[in-house]
Amino acid sequence: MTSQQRSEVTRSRLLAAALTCFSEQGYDATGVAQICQQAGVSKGAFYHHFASKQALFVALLDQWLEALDGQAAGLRMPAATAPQSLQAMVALLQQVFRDASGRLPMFLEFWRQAARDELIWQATMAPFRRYHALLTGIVRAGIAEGSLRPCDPDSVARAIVSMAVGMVLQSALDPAGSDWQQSAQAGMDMLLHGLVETQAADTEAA
Amino acid sequence: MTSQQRSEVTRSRLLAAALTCFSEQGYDATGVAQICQQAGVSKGAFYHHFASKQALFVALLDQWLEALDGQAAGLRMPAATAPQSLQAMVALLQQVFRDASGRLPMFLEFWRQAARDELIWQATMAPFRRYHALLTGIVRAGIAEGSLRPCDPDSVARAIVSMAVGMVLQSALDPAGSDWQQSAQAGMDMLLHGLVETQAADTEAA
DNA sequence: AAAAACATTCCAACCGGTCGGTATTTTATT
DNA sequence: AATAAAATACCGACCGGTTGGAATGTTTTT
Repeated sequence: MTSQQRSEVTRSRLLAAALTCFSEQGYDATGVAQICQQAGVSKGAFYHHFASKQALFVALLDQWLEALDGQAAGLRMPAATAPQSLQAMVALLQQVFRDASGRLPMFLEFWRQAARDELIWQATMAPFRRYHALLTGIVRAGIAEGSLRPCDPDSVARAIVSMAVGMVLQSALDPAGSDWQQSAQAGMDMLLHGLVETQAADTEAA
Repeated sequence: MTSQQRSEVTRSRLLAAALTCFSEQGYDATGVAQICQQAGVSKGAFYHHFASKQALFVALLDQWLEALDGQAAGLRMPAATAPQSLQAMVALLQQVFRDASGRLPMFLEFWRQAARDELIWQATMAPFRRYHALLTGIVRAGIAEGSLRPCDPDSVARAIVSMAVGMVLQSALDPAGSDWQQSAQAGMDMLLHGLVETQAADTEAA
């Protein structure tokens, strides 16, 4: 194994160990020594790869953002109606719920630091903005193509993102409290078809 | 001033100082000494009123929950249709946004600790459950009275709570990013009336 | 040999919490 | 009413333990 490879392995081990520790105990409660122990490397190796504990945290955030980008990139479906696209986006949430299983508390760590660190804030808000923009586009197209009723795409997008974020947060707090994937599906369904009884609502039996 | 009164003043000063410090710097980063300094009292006074830093945190949580209860209590409107009741609940969010102005990061602290402390978890989840139950009841009644289409009240309630939670979180991260109160209103509107274009949707011009 | 990767050791700073002591108010007793 | 006794509120120096990170040494790669 070359030194570069070895170095990368050590680095990933540190990142993985930190992810686990931060998720389980939080950022402050986790010591550098503990991360090193869990990763099976020394403190020297730690500070060889990361300038500080905070730097490791940022690296972890970057890693998450990259993964998010990867997921969002696999969501290219130009020839679909807006409702279909929106339904498809719900499936993306499933990815979040599954991949981040047990590590969802890490989101809270990110968000918490974001409230205090300008740099982390920018990075953390980026996906929010991206998804908001993506949804706005879908909704706008849906209105144009007539599959959605006229409305403010901006507000709709914000509502959808909020619901998703709220579910992620609650699933982080209470993973066993409910089937969040199903709730997401149902929630989107409601957003699409509405709750209020209309005169013609019963004509459509989906 | 009696000694009791003085005591209560000191206690509130400590609570207020802690609220500010925790909101601005987070739980761990805030030292007991700092809280005392900001409150203008000594460390001895602190530990006279609170058994530990954690206990002060819990007291802060209780204070918030009481305020929430107070707001929810002012929401008794038995003779209203379900849609009206749901719309009214949105107004409650406005209270949260306003009262917690600048202190919303505190929510993140609560939620973060909740993921690790059983007691705090119970207390934090309680309002979620209560609002979920409240909403479930409203929706169920709405279906019974025919103002809402048949659906799973449980899922609807979860969707609404999730949207609210997501908005609170986002407003904590980005208070100036949007008019969250308006977004909440719009989101609820969408949940009620749906996004998908229906044949008879244009007959109702609300 | 030079440099990069990793290990070991150590420490100054800090933090939550304790404790002995003081000041003030309330209660009990005469 | 006067006084003693008890309780309450508060103070701030101090302690044991922990931590992030620097300093320095050792091994491995180039």
